[in-house]
Amino acid sequence: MKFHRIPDETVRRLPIYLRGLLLLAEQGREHVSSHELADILHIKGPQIRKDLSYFGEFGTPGVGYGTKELSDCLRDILNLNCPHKVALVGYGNLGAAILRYSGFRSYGLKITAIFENNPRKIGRIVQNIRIQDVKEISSLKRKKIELAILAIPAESAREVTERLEQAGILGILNFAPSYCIDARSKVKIITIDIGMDLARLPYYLPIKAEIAG
Amino acid sequence: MKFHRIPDETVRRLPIYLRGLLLLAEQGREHVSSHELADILHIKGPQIRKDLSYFGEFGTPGVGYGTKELSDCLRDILNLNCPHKVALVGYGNLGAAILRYSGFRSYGLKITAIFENNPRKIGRIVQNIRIQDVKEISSLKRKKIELAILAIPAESAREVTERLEQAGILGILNFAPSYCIDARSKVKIITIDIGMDLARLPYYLPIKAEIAG
DNA sequence: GTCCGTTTGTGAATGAGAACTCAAGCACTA
DNA sequence: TAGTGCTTGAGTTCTCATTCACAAACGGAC
Ligand SMILES: NC(=O)c1ccc[n+]([C@@H]2O[C@H](COP(=O)([O-])OP(=O)(O)OC[C@H]3O[C@@H](n4cnc5c(N)ncnc54)[C@H](O)[C@@H]3O)[C@@H](O)[C@H]2O)c1
Ligand SMILES: NC(=O)c1ccc[n+]([C@@H]2O[C@H](COP(=O)([O-])OP(=O)(O)OC[C@H]3O[C@@H](n4cnc5c(N)ncnc54)[C@H](O)[C@@H]3O)[C@@H](O)[C@H]2O)c1
Repeated sequence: MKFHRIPDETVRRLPIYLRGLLLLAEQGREHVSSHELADILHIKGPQIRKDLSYFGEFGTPGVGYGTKELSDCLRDILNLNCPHKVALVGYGNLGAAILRYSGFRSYGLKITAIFENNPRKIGRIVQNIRIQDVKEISSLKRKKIELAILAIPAESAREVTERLEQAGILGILNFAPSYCIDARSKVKIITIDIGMDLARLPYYLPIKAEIAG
Repeated sequence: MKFHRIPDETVRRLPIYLRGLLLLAEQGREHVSSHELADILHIKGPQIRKDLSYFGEFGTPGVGYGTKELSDCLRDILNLNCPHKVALVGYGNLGAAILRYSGFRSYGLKITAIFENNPRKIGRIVQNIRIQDVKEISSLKRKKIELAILAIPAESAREVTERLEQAGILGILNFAPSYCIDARSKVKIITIDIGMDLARLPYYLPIKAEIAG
């Protein structure tokens, strides 16, 4: 292994590898080859090997990768070895769905604070968490919360992002449209734009007597 | 313009352009330059021009693009000029949130059918739509519905995908983990894997006394 | 201990996409 | 009608990512 910049696409795949390995380990599998992982995850074998090779040599030739071993290493790499508290901003349709979703738990990620705008929601207790006023967002610094999920309308996204930044948040999973977000922010922002993904689906419908061509 | 394969990344950006243009048109803007669009959407100017040039010549030098004009063209390209009915499969946390979301409407996309597994939910009427048994999924063919949103647990995803395929569905927006989906399906499947996106966020936290290096 | 089938790790080749550049085109002015 | 200031469209270059291909490494059989 040599010194390398890690490609973004590689980082994007790491959690997928981790999930696959956890699944296999649960099933009692001790080892797995890159080829078999490839079949399960729909990612090509050489791709998997190269991605992993950026971080070290985890496999043994002729055998494959130890499921338990490699998943531990991936947890280290992804910084998921210690639990992380996550703040949820916006308890609307989407925010409530995400709060009830338990799938993050297995990666040590847990929502422990919720912020709202709406006076009718502030003070309510959901899943043992008291919904706070968004004005109290600076309390995150004290609580050492570094991650946030943003599920508020487009209009407020930019302003709240800035406040989160000032409150010491370092990573944001954002559901507001991408143009709402300050591009030159130091915080790592991952945007999921569900509307845009749905909107490009009709493009692939084969009807198309297309303009192009 | 010459004959070209359209890059996937270009298609991914088209709806973003469309949204930006609709926003500008709403504000009364008649023209916009690629440079200005770039500022708004955080996508570089030359990128925008090249993407658009795959489909034709929409701008006029010295002036820019007509907001109304170009947004109409993009609608054509994306096949959003005629309304599309969408089926929602799985009315749980996420499914309910998506149903209540109105943002798709402006692209002519409307959820008009809902399917469930759970007998306690089947028959209920939400947003004027009667929740049907998932076994009735083949009725989609008759109703000429071609798009579906999949918001069911991982375990059932593969089976239901196959049934959707048989029911004539041509495009799926999938929220179940990617490994659940049959890779060699003819249907266009766009997967949004929220858990994986959140799981890679901690990687970017600057704490990292990293293994690599 | 040696041979054999398997699987890794990685440099080199290929491919895809983004960014750069600039000639050509249009509006506006005089 | 000629000049000026922008802006587009697209060929070229550059960067990043995926795929290929193979030597080296290991376990197990004998
Ligand atoms: N629900 C979906 O399926 C869906 C789909 C695509 C995109 N989105 C995006 O996700 C975001 C949230 O969507 P939603 O459907 O949950 O909206 P929503 O209106 O149901 O919920 C938004 C919540 O945020 C709160 N809020 C508003 N301003 C706030 C502020 N400044 N600080 C704190 N809280 C504030 C509101 O009180 C409300 O409870 C939006 O940006 C939307 O575009 C949602
Ligand atoms: N809610 C979230 O925030 C979230 C986040 C990340 C990923 N996801 C993914 O989205 C999917 C749905 O999540 P959710 O939180 O809404 O789950 P959920 O359990 O709340 O809802 C699932 C719904 O699907 C129904 N269902 C189950 N099997 C079915 C079948 N065969 N046919 C039709 N309906 C069926 C159930 O009755 C239930 O109502 C899951 O794959 C989950 O991993 C959800």
